[in-house]
Amino acid sequence: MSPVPIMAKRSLARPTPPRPTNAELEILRVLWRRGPCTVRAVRASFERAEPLGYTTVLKLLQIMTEKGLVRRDASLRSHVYSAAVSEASTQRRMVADLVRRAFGGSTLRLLLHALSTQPATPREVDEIRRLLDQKNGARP
Amino acid sequence: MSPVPIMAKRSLARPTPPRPTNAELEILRVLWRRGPCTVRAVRASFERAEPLGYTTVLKLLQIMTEKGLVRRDASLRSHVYSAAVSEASTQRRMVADLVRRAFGGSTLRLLLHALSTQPATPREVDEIRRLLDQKNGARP
DNA sequence: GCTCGGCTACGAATCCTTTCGTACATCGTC
DNA sequence: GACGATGTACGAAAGGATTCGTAGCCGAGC
Repeated sequence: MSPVPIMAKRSLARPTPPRPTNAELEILRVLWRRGPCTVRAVRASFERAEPLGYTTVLKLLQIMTEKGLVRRDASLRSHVYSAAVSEASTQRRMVADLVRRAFGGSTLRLLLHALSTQPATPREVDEIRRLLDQKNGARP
Repeated sequence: MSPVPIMAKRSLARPTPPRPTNAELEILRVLWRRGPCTVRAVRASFERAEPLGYTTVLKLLQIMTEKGLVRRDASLRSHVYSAAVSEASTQRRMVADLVRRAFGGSTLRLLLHALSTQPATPREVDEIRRLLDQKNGARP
């Protein structure tokens, strides 16, 4: 017998929701920015040349509910959806994933890469320095 | 008539290869690390509990050839594959993609996020500081 | 009461990714 | 020259993501 209970791919009781897909992330970004929304409101907040069909957004939200990415309040006729995962934790997961897949697990290499390829204003550089100071004490 | 010529999803002449999928990235990592390889060599370099079947790796490399991610030297009986995209450019694309999808296009926010969530040794912090100095002149 | 508009549920089509099985070619060896 | 080992090519199956069409439910207004 398996020591770990086999869990359905999509279940309501999921310890940690899976990494959101592209479309799911797009929806989460709306919910993070605007708070709880109906399907209609989510759809209206999309910025796409070709907006998605109403039932497409609905279906996505239904799937995301099953995955535990959003929560649904069905007490009203128009169900209200809200994000069940925080933006910060999602970002953390996605960054960790990228680091593992593309940088051999070294966050430092990701940092150096991002620093070297992206233009940064002096203000931004200062902000980074401040964070470094805070993190590791003042420079000698 | 369409002003832009319709291009097949996978073609030999592709201006910029697409973002590699997970399995493709795993293969690219082998090719970046070890240089040109046969199918057999790529397969032997995988670190997986369950190694992939030989024809699985072959198929992936064939698809990647069509996508322009690898190049194939078919002059020998055992074809030799080499990466057609550099590690740095692939990392750049993947970072840009993550920044766009998860951080609203702000690389700074990715940086701050990575810095705040990841432990860094003093040596690493120094390395980052050095890069900042180099980038924006010495701190006042 | 009946209908219309808006809403949900559900099934299905399409496309991509990953994985392999099978068929066929080729090289070296006896 | 036949045979096994090693290769490639190709088709296909399974699973997931994305998109939408259709059917059915329900409340508001005539």
